[in-house]
Amino acid sequence: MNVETRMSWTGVRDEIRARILNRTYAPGDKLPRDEDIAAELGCARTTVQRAMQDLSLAGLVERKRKGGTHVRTDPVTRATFDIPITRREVEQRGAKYNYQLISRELEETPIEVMARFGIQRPSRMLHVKALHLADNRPYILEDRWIDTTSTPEILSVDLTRESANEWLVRHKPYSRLEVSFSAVKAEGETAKHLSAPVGSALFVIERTTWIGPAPITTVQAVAVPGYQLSARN
Amino acid sequence: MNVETRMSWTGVRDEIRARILNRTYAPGDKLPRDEDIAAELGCARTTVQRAMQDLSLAGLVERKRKGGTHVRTDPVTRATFDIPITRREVEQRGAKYNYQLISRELEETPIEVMARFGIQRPSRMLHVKALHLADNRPYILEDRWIDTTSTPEILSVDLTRESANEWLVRHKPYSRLEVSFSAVKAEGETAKHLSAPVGSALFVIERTTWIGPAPITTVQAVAVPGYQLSARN
DNA sequence: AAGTGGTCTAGACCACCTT
DNA sequence: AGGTGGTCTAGACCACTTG
Repeated sequence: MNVETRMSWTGVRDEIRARILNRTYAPGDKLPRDEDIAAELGCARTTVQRAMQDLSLAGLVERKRKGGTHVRTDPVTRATFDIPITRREVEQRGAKYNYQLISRELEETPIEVMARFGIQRPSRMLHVKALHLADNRPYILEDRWIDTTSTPEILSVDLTRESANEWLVRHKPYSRLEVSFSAVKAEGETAKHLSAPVGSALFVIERTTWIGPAPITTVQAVAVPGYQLSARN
Repeated sequence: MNVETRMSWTGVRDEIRARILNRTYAPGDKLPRDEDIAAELGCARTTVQRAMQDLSLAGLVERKRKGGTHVRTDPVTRATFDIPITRREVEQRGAKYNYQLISRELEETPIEVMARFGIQRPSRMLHVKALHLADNRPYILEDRWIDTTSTPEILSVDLTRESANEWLVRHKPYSRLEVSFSAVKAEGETAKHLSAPVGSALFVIERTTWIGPAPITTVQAVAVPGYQLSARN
């Protein structure tokens, strides 16, 4: 270590991370107390604390009061994904974005949607199907349910012009979010709308939001064959 | 606001987040300077700074020196996933974990694997196929390439007893990671190994790691039909 | 009971960006 | 050139957990 070099908290973090990588601190090992590391690196304990907090969040170390800091034995692989607004995703790929409303109907909540929201009783929901296109080719098909109790304004939105996706993002903040990924087989209507061969494998993003305890919306976004979602660096 | 209440930085974060949700600060709005918020909430600027850093990381606000802090107009949906060690994932579901080595061969790097690693020239790699089982039923099929230059030790590991997955996690730290998700159709060998109907849709996790500039391993983990990956809260 | 991490504070200086 | 966020420091006290 170059003691002359001023260490920012990110610098301290990188130094500790490097030591974990090169086995100076091996998996399971107990690290020195923050104060000792601070003394060694010539910075304040606060700075070490900030660095450690980051490493802990990243799943590299585990910290316990009195117990000290330990290198995790089975480091968790933790990856963060940005789930983009479809329009922006398309435009960022340099393609022309288009949008088509397929259907829009008021319906009573079906059971599987109630399950996603975790509610016991059905209510009136707006059921919207829409297609997002990139360069005039199908890109993502969304099947969305919007709770008209928490979000009555949606009933007066012209969904032929603006996608529910964007309207909600701009006007309806949420307090809780669940996201999951899966794969489904292209069949029937889905295959037709996406112009995908029947039987091809499609990537699905499912997203559900609440405001407080109240459901807002749940959507299944089915992507065209070949779609791939990558973690942010 | 109860001025008497002591605000931790998480408390400040939650208060600001609440104000964004209830439109006290609407999308696009400029927030007061950290110092003013600190004065209002009765805490030090450092505390506000810590809170804001977190909100910024979460994608809720955008901060610029001199420019101030703004509520993001299109808040990014950001979700973090833990990609588990398969054994632990299975065991956490209360199932019995088993593992079978399918094949293990030294081969020259094929082009698509070179592309994943971002390398120009082939080298000798260990190509491993293995099956993870839950309650004796196929669960995840992995197709893995391990660079024998960066990781020669792998050649003396008994992969019939220990999965490459676990050995690598325990013995080989990485400095860079790429993760992506996609969907593939069950066909040929893959369908057979997973006992999945030909044509069903399978969820795929692709993971590639490096140590410095050197490739370590890349793996395609194909899950059984119905597999779903959820974000951590 | 004592050790270690978690957080707060007040002040200082730096770095970046807008004007 | 000036304003605002970014970070550091030293010291203090708190809170959890373990021996």
